[in-house]
Amino acid sequence: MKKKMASRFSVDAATKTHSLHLVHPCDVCEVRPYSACAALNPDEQAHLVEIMTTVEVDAHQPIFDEAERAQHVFNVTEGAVKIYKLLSDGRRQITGFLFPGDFLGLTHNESYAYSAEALTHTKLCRFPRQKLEALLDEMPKLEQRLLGMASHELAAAQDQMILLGRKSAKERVVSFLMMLSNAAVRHGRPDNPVGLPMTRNDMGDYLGLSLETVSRALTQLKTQGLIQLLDERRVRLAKPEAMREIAGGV
Amino acid sequence: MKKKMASRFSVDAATKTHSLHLVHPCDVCEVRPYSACAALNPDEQAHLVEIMTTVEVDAHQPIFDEAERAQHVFNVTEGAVKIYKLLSDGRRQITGFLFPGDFLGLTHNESYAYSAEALTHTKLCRFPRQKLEALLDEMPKLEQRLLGMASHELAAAQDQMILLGRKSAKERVVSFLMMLSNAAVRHGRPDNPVGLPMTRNDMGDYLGLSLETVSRALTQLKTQGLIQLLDERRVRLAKPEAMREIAGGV
DNA sequence: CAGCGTATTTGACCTAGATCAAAGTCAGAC
DNA sequence: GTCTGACTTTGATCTAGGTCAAATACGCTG
Repeated sequence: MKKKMASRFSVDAATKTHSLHLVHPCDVCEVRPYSACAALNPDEQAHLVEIMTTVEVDAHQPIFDEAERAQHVFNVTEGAVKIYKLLSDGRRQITGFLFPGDFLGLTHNESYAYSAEALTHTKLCRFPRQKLEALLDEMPKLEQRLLGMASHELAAAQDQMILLGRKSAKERVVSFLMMLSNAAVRHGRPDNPVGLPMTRNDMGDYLGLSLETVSRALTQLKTQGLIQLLDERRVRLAKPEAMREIAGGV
Repeated sequence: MKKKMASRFSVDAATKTHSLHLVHPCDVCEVRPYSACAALNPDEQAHLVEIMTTVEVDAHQPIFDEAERAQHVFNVTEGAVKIYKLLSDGRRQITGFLFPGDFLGLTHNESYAYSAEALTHTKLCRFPRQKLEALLDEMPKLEQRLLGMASHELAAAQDQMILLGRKSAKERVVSFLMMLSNAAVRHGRPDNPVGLPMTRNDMGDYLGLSLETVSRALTQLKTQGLIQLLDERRVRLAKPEAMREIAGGV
């Protein structure tokens, strides 16, 4: 019985046959220092590789759906991902944008806590959840690292709550640009100009705004000389200090 | 050098002298099955008790401040707590209401991620952070439990994001009442009628609304016969099914 | 390079909820 | 019991941002 997933992912078979020289993808993984894998010694890493598959997803393709049984955990290695929740009438809240080094799919329930979709062509490491959980028992360091990441995400979630609950449209857009830039630094990517791999609509669904309001805020920032829109998908932060001020103290 | 904290907390000295019969407070702790402590065997629990102090805080008194060095982790055993973040101009977002069994103060930074204040007279178990972290290394079960709790909180944070980003005022208030009721069930407290230990202003700061809008939504729900306000601090959910519908699918 | 579908910008208008203001209510202090 | 201050409700107005609509702009595909 083949899974439907086969149609969604292109699986890199080579990964599974890291034969002869014991060269495996982690050795050349560019995001390892930024991901949970950094906590592992070579031996532990080898255990992880044994249960891992690398998969690729085209832009705008789903990675998993909220309703689905949560059978895998993923680690982004290339590309960008959005995770989101839907209300029954279609209203959408994007709860995060993920970049190389970020984990997704961790849950303590039967199903995922959100849906995930690739923004650009994306590569991920995929781990069967059950096997990973079994490994976790033997690797307290990995578990500690995951707790650390969860704690960091929790703090980020609270920043997002104050943004959604109490910030003006302009403050939200500025905070968003600063956040993208900070995330880029943290992941060792260029942070200025900063890339915008998502649409205005996605930004709106992340910031609790309409796409028109996002667009208006961006042109206003451009007019004020705080940013330059190099092209539709690339913003230069001209006055980061002034922007940090506007972002509003958080 | 005495800490300033001494003025804030009333510390129950008896806790530290659980002498003769090795009776310690956990044995009679009513919230243990609902807290992280449930993961522990008696021996592990004893280790935890050794580093623990019980403290009491009066209603409307601070427990810790966001800017403070995070030296303790707390577990609520009685009462109710609000945690919140402030923008520099005073706008406030309450990011959570905590009840017996809930942890607060976990962070991976120098300082706390939020401020915490008692809503009612509150009792807490207090653990020195460093000592707790040392114990964590020896108690993988506790660490797993904390990861599970963090993962649960993360899911709750995402529900809060969709509430703040995409729900109407009425949907927010209904969602809030349902959430309080669900939390009461989870913690083994009466869930209908449900207690409201916080003010309308607090509710507004949690839901991203003004206190007036919260009040209007409540009277509208009352008029529609969905709820009854027994007194200012106690709501009966008259039609939970209809309310679950309004809450909007999440 | 022409045509097309999608994303973005900009404009005009509208509405949910904020803000301002004024009565009630209630609980604790004396 | 009644005074007082904090909380809540209700009303009247205002506005930030949503919605609807139209005009560009931008890749792609053939």
